[in-house]
Amino acid sequence: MDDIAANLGVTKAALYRYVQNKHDILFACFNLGLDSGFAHLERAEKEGANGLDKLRMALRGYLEDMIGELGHPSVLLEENALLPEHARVIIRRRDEAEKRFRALVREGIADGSTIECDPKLAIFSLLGAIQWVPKWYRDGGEWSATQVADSMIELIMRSIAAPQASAFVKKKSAGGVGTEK
Amino acid sequence: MDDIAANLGVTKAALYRYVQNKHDILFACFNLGLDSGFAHLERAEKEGANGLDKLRMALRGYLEDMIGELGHPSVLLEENALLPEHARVIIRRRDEAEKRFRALVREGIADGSTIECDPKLAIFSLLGAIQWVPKWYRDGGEWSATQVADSMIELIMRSIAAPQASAFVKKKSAGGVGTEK
DNA sequence: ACGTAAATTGACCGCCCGGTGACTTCGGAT
DNA sequence: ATCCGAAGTCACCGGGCGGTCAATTTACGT
Repeated sequence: MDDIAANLGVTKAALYRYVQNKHDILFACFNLGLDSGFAHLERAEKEGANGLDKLRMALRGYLEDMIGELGHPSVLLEENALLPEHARVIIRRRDEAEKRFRALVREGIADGSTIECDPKLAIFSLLGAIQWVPKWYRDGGEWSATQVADSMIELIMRSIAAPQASAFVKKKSAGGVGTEK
Repeated sequence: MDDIAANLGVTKAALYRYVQNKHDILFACFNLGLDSGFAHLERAEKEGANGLDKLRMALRGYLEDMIGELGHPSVLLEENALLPEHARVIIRRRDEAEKRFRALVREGIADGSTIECDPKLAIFSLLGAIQWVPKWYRDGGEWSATQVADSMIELIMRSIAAPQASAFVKKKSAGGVGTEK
């Protein structure tokens, strides 16, 4: 709390005029992350061409948010730090999001854009790779945010893209991260 | 500390006869995880058939450990909780491990078993997916440890396996996680 | 059976940190 | 100029938790 207040340039007491307690902040952080996920799901479900494309859109949007402002507090992992009442809400929302992600995988399998695989495992893997990004991505580093997003989405989508579709995954990856660094 | 002691069935005071302080435990946890990584790297570098195969062996071993005893304390993420002096050691070891993982990717690109990609990004993605597993894997759940390891390695290796090689990634995935759950 | 050292415990300390309340400062409306 | 509410600060409290110590129990060699 002291650290948060200091980062905001105020005293802890001042901070407490805007939040009730520590748990509320943590709760808000989780919900912010989930909001991002749902927003991109919403858009992708509408605008995507097929299952794979929808999934790619949703994951890409989420990844960009994770790289950007949202990811820096990569607290998104410590759900056991939440109050039980908050945890219930978060878990429910997260399950709902995962369900919709998995539905996109199933849709992709049905329309032939995705290989046959277990949707649950696939989403766990993809989301895992994405959730890991804030741990290593540094803002002024060698890669720009879009470079990372482009290259990473291309790479991880390859794990579930149907063989023929994978050739058309992206318009030949211009401007992405190269082969060697 | 009280919780750890309680889980061991002793008092906190007893626990302190075996560890100096809290930081030592955390430090040991990180080193245990790294030990696993290095052990499997060692083996894979010797026994693997080509770059891709070596990487698969190393990642599979590491993943199995993460699923097993080692992963449950998925504290492996909070490196900022370490003492600065400990953090330096851990970071150095982790960088060394990642360097060797990346070398396998480069070797795979050179021998044609792996697609052209950025080794750093690829390893980040693969390791991210693996490190995420302890968050969702439950021991008595619907999947066995080997099922998850088999299916997941097959899935994530597909993201960097060269097209022709990917057909021979596994002996037709018998006993893995199915398409639907 | 007895002595000794290791293992363990219950009680306790002190500080860190989440949280609060009385007082001050700032800004805008009249 | 004055009033008033919002915003912020300073000093402080209380509990939790990391860590310690004297005293007791256990394990074991002789």
